[in-house]
Amino acid sequence: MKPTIYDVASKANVSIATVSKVLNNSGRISDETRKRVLKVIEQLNYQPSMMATALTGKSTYTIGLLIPDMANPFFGELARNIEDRGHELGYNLLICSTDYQPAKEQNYIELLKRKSVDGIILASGFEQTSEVDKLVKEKFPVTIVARDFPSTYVNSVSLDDFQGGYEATSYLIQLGHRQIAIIARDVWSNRERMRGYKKALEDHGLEEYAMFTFVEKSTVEWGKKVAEEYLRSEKPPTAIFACNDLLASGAIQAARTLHLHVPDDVSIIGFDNTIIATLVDPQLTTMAQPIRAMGREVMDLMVGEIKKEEQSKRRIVLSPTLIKRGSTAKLNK
Amino acid sequence: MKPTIYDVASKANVSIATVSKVLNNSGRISDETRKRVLKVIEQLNYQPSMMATALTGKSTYTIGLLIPDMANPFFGELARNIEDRGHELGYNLLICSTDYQPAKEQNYIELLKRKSVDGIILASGFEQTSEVDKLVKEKFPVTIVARDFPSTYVNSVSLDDFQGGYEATSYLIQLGHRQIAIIARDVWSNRERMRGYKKALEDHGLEEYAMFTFVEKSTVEWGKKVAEEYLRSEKPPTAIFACNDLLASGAIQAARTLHLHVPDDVSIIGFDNTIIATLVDPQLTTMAQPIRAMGREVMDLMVGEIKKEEQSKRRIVLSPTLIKRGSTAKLNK
DNA sequence: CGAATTTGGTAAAGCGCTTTACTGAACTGA
DNA sequence: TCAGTTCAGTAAAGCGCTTTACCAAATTCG
Repeated sequence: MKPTIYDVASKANVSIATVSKVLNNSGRISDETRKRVLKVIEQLNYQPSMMATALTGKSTYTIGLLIPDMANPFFGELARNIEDRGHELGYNLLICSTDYQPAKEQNYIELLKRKSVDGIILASGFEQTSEVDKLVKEKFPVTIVARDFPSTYVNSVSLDDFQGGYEATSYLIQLGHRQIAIIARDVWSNRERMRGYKKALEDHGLEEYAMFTFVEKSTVEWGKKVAEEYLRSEKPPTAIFACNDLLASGAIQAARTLHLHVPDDVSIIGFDNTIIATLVDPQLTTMAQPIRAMGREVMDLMVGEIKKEEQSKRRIVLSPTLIKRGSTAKLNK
Repeated sequence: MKPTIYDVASKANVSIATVSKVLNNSGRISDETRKRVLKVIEQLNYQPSMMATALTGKSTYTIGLLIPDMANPFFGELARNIEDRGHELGYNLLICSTDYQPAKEQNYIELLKRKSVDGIILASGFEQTSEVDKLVKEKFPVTIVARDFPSTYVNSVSLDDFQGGYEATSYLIQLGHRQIAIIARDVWSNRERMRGYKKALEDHGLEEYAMFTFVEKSTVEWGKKVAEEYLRSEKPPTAIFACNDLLASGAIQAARTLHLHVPDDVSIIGFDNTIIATLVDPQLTTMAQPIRAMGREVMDLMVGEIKKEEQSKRRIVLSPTLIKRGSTAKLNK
């Protein structure tokens, strides 16, 4: 079977305490003994069990990541960047997809705690703050990403979604558009983007587009469905702001179905700047999220909290960047 | 702090053994005591620590997943499906991205073992079988997915890549193409697909396309780069078989750059049928992998092996399906 | 040269749980 | 009525590690 610390100890003719000290570079050990123990460890290919170590109060070096859906390119990329930074710092990820279901979120949090993760990164929907508050109250390390929690005293790194919505919309306005529709899902980030959208319209003395329905899921299909409704209506929009690239792709498909040209007949702007944005034709003008930076920052905050290096909480808010590509153009009437 | 089994025991006036029995539904407990204990558990919101449980020889209900890159849509989707089935069966995933680097693969395997995962699912490259053989030898539960290991006695679920390559190529031939190029990466699955490609050509008395270079990574950029080289050559291919959808998307972009129309000037066929295939324009004709089935099957095999329900190993080989979309057409000369 | 200190190492408790063996009380039945 | 069963529950060992005392031998110093 797998060798234990006892095997090492007896083969090296020392006590397990000594082996433990060699392992952790603690206490006093003569150079000679240290080498002997190290050699035996090598020979047996001994690897201390993290379970046992964790049971004595040490870290598991495992962090839980709650994410809506890792098959969604945005979250896949985000998870990947979080993982990479974690790897650099010696941590692994236990990833759980929640599908935005509060029940799943709740269950997973309990589960992750039972599995003694060192901390939890929340990239999920979390419409209520109660679960998060609970974690914070019991001093369990939590960090939030891609979702701001203004109300709670917790580490977070998020995007300025409001600004993103504002800029995206402003850009469309600047291109001459007056009838600007929005496609969004009823989740926090999208609502913020929508708030930005409304503010931009208001600031320019424009009216919100008459039609609006939330999509139920952030998928191409839903984007297509809703965009089609908009475009088939009596007064179709000349521009559509889709709250993510998937929805924007759907909007492009809708336009194509209706034999409308993008961007000449209708401009479409997306959000996220995932790989998708460069794949579709025309390529998507989109508000880019700094996914890599977000991943790294959130992991850094998490580890800082775990190691208690940083007592005070921080809220890091990153800015989106407008990436101009082919899906938007000046209004030609 | 977190309540332990001792807290429950003392509050319920029983021994920890009794609590343990209530928890595991083992041994004899009177209904009265059981209820009392259960009530205390509820009150304290007690959750047994999986670390401690695992230390006594029980499962951790955690499975390691080694995958090249979860930001790659194919692997993202695969991971998601594996996770879903795992969730149904009570398992979580510790996911590690290896970037096809053998060193990372090796390290992660050691790490996962130290973390006492119940088993490891390998979706990674693994050009050498040695690490896998080692796991098998020490009876550590391993299952391989999306990668066949004909030589080793191990559970696996894979795609018939050879057949996929053969069918994709045959389809192009059937459409009248004679100059068929291939874009592939030097990894096992791609080599198999290439073998199918060659066999199909041979069976139809056709010659392999004169040019060929492996891409270094399976990215849009590489697909574009290589496709451009092919299409710019003196005798450009009339059809390109790209070994995955990302590469195929790159090929479409290359064609567009050269003002060639897809599919009229050049037909392009992909592989995987990820979300990407429906996003690009024209939509990709592609060999679909049954990603969902693969995810479920591999998790089932894994759990079967962990629970020792199934002694004998199985190799499950699934068939790809040709999905005809807009990126391929009859050769018009 | 003897007391104080340093050095190198060990014994044992404890982390939170499972499980085996055991016990005393209540219940059988001839 | 009393030995034999069943029942309900407990004590204690053990899983693989860390850590706190603690100790004997070697070294230092006044």
